[in-house]
Amino acid sequence: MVRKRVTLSQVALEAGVAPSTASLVLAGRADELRISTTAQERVREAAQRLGYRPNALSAGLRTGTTRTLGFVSDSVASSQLTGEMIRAAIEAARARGYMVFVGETGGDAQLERDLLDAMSDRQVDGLILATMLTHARQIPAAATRMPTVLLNIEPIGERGSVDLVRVLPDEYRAGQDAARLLVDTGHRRIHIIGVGADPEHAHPFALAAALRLRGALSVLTEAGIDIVSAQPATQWLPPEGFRLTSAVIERGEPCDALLCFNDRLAMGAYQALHETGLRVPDDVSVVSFDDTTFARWLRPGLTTFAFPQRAMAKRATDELIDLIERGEHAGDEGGGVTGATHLIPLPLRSRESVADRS
Amino acid sequence: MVRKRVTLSQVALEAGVAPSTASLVLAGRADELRISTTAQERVREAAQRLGYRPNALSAGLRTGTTRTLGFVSDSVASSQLTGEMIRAAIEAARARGYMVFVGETGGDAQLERDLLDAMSDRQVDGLILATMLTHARQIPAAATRMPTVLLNIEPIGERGSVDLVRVLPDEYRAGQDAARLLVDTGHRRIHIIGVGADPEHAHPFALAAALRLRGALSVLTEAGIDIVSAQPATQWLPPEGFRLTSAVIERGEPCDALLCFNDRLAMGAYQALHETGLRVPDDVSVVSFDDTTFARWLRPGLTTFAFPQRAMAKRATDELIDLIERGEHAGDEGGGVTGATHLIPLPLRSRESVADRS
DNA sequence: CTGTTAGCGCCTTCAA
DNA sequence: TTGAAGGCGCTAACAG
Repeated sequence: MVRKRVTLSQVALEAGVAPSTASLVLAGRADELRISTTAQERVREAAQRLGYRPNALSAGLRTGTTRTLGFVSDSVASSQLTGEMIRAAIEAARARGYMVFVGETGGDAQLERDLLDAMSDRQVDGLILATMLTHARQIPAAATRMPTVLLNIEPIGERGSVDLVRVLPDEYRAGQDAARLLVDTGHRRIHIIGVGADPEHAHPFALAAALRLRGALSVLTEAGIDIVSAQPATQWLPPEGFRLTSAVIERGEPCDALLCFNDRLAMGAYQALHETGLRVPDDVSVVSFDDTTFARWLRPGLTTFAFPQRAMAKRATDELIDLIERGEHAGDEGGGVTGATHLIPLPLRSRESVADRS
Repeated sequence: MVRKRVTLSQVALEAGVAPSTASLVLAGRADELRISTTAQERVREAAQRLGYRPNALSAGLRTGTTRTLGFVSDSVASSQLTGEMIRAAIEAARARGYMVFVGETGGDAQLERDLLDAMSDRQVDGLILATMLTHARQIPAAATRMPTVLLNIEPIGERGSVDLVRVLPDEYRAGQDAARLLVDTGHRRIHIIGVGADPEHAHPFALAAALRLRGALSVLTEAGIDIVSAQPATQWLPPEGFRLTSAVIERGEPCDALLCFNDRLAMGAYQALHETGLRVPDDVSVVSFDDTTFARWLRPGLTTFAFPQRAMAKRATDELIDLIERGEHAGDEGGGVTGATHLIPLPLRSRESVADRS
């Protein structure tokens, strides 16, 4: 019942030419090698008629290239962000004729090795290694043996991994932008929700948080504004946002704006403000980061800097394919672009949670 | 620099045996064919030492089987649901030694064909076809040419696709359960948010909504309870939930419970209730469907029936692999289990939005 | 018990 | 301008 796949030699037979000729025609190298137009047409017509599709396995075996990418990420939680990344990567790959194997490690190093092995066994042309929470990590050895780009990962350790291409969100800049937004709209009593005032201890999402914080502080300092308070949180979730914001309100310190370190904290902040009878943005403005799905659904709509998942994933994919098609990779001596870091901006989604007090 | 992959014959050479012998040993068929223990050890040892990994392309070419699945879905929106499905499918596949190619069509039929071709070119062993919103659709021809299971899709049209294995959420049952929950806790003035009272016109998420509605009505009728009102929505998003709930309140009809058809509508309902000074659940109970991420973060926590994405995807994957390994597929005459429909229950996530009024 | 042989389907010299 | 031959790495018959 399974109509067996049509092979190239069947097409050649049908067209009355040699398999190699058919191969050339179908690979589009006919002109280059001056194959008669009639032969070309016969081949194409036969291929069409038989519904010929090349066997990618076979071609891959022969050429050593499969037009296939591997996408490996950790993180099972926080999946809204990851989902879009995977999707964007797949789209970008597809647009250039690549398919992608997707794997998730859940942070398990052994599983990661297995996954990478399985992909490497299937001869993927390159790898995208991603984490959902920007952070530093060791790069598995497998990654240094083939073209690889790091998505949202800052590599630590040597082993040549330092010169892998990296795609990262521009957190520092986002921190600056957020602070500037508040300053420009006349806010002076700003509280930070999510991290303490010291960038050195900006746990738990180390890199992102620390960079954002530094960015924000640089702008505020320049404007001569002191943070009223900065509330560290161990989990960036609504209950924490609620708790911290309630604390701020209870302490009775002046407060005209909350700089929340992600939308979930902001959601908690909204709830706390709401239950205390404070209005957003009339009494307190709120700015945040991520642009989670629900940000637009909060009332009033949450003004937030979008984590550029799609742009990052697309960029990573394009960089990877460039790398592959240029024929370089991390293992090479790489006189070229190898090791570049690409920072992707976090665009502002301006909604209704920031008042103009200027 | 790229250490070339070690091949089987190198291992055989190193171990001093023939390639085929090495192949048998490494495939675990050594005992079966009584290969001397010493030879076995030498082979294994050599493989280990050289870091041998079989080339899956080559094996696939030879055996016609790749331990690779394709996962193709439409839907770009509503991604929270899809993300988890993909992830669960990948995990389930991985657990049985399969990798998965992921593709998204965004509803574009041409793209879908291309994607399926690309996967078929790469010799996937089977296919999972998914949609994010349960609905009926035509099944592409490619799917009938290899083992395929339908995830969250009700096929229409003939072409043999009717006997594909299907995995669907048990919406009817969920509707019953939701209604029963409200009835058992003493609610009598129930409004439905999201669909009108007539199952025939339960647009827009046709199947799911209609089934849920029928289920709910069956229980309510049996309990002798009439719906106070049923509010159809064209979009199941918070603004609609807000609008419809506000309308219910304004009309001043008695209301002790809201049966929202998804969490986003429920979110809007919460907001409307909140802004009118009504308390959940003291004044109005709310039950919903999906268990979106934010359901637990609403205050009070939203009681909802979880859309069983993970269970569904895992089930679909396991069914598919069973199918593959049993060597059947849709094209066969299939005297067996072919064409089964598997209904996956929607488990209750009981939180704080339902009061006990009994 | 082990080795030889013959492809899987394609691509790429090389010779005609 | 086209055809023949060889081989990518692996597995499955079949000899030995």
